[in-house]
Amino acid sequence: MSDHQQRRTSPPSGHSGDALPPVEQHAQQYEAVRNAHETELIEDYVELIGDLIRHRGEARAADIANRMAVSQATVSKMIRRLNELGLVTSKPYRSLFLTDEGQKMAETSRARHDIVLHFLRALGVDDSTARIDAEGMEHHVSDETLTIMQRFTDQQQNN
Amino acid sequence: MSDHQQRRTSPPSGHSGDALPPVEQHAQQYEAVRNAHETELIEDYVELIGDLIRHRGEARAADIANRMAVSQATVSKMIRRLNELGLVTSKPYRSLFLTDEGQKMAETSRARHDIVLHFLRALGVDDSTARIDAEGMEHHVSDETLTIMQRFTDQQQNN
DNA sequence: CAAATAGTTTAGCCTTGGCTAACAATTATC
DNA sequence: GATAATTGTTAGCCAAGGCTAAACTATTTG
Repeated sequence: MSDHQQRRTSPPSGHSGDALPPVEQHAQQYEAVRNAHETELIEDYVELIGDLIRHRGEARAADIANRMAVSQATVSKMIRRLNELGLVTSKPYRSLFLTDEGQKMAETSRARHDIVLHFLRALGVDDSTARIDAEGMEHHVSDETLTIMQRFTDQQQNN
Repeated sequence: MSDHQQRRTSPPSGHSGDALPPVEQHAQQYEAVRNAHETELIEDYVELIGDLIRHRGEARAADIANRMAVSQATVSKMIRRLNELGLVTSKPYRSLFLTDEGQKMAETSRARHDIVLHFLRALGVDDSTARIDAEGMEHHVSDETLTIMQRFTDQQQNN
């Protein structure tokens, strides 16, 4: 047990980032992270495919492999998964297309990515650092926080 | 190849979050995320163990399992890994201790976590959302950004 | 148009981080 | 102090996401 008769020192509610959160809340935090991880890679692929199509007219496995610094075999396997998930359509040895659902995911992802990236730059983070941080952070930022980031960036713009 | 004769539309350097970054930079972003993922879980465990010891006097596998919402078997297996990595010491059926290295990691992690959490709150994010976001974000925030976040939080405090 | 090169897929391997079920040790309770 | 309850470990399963090597398809080029 040992996780029950705590309450000793616990302040009524105003934990200052110091006390441990109640078990349920704590568990929820970790679960949220695990869930994010499940979709993260998928979203990255879909987002990248969307970007390649927008900027290049087409998305080929080799490009994805290069840009992700991953083997072509890995990409090929992943594309099969994306296919099964109904996010892309692909004919063997041909370039890729996003389904409607994939398209939607790509847009959402890109929007989120951009908000985070612009926010970091508005905060004063160096461009290349901002890019790296944004790539990692984007999947862990809630809608609520996203809204606040957007607002912040807008305010910085017209000051 | 198809990733060579691009340059067509690419603006000299001032990509507005719009153009694709050059391949090498893009690859680096994804690599950074993958690297972060490798250490992420380890850090979470170590950080939690540290917190449990600080707040409870001891860290037991059952507590970790509860707080992470994960089976005891998973925790047990993970502890073996942490042992191998020289981060914790443990005798079977006894509670856990951090090695010096583990201690250091726990402190670094917690400091980072706190900076992100306080920053989000200073930004205006609701406490429980901030906790969830912080848990996910902390491993993807560079030192540079961390410094800026810290500064921002401090400024908010005395306004 | 045949051969070389580039791109894609498949097969098979590895590690991580989950899980359940069964068993072992410790601690609590009567 | 024997038994029940809790806690910890082990074994064995699974899926995800990497990899290399080999086979296959498409495209380019001599």
